[in-house]
Amino acid sequence: MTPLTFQQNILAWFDQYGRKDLPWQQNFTATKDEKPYRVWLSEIMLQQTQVATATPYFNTFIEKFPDMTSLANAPVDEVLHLWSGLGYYARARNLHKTAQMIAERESFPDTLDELLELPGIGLSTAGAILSIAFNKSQPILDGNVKRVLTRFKAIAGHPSNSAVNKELWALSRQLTPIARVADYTQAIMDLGATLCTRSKPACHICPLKTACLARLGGNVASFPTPKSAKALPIKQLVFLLLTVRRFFCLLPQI
DNA sequence: AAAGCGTGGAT
DNA sequence: TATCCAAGCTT
Repeated sequence: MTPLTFQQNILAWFDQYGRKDLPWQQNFTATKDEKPYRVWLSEIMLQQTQVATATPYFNTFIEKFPDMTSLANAPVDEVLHLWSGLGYYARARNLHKTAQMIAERESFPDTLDELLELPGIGLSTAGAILSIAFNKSQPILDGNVKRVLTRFKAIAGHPSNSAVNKELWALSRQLTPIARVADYTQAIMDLGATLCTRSKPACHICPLKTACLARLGGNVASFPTPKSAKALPIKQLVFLLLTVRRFFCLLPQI
């Protein structure tokens, strides 16, 4: 299956079944930088966090801080308070710091280098912002994409392994289209979140089923390769064995 | 390179 | 109940 076919299959599936009504995908006007603001805010909240968990927090933040300026001008304590319960609190501090940095600018940064300088934005989040908010062709590699790609190409080894990670990035880059990249990025995440799930994936209705190597090999459940059980630390102990010799029994009784 | 960071959901 | 893991980034 060529990259083009891969993209066409995923996009056709997205048009019919993709998620288009998530809170950060709607209810905003075309006001300048309102879209990247929402995409950025949602992407930060969604790091290692499920959609259902992040959603109420996103709605609260949008209500309290409808734009970058209001977030930048808020006391960091208020941001932290509204973040409480979401976890990974460094994200909230970085969010606030980044808001202040971007508020100083003319517009929301739209290049990879600029985005990577901002605290809390790594390669994948930068790719998500560029593709979803600006429709610029840039790959992502989040948990969903890792799951889809390790299965599609039957890539063994835990994704945290640097060689595996590098291979996955190369593959993601190779498969990311030039056109309709915003839809594509959302599509491959939707695929991973709704069909190509960790357990009980719905392979029978997957748009990639005819070429998915894991499925063709009947191996879907073994991808991504589970993290090998951490070797238990080996402790060496010296035992002092005390034995009661018969000889003690011969001592005079007191 | 590997570990730390938070909480809630799924098995 | 215990374990693994989730729209990762930072040090």
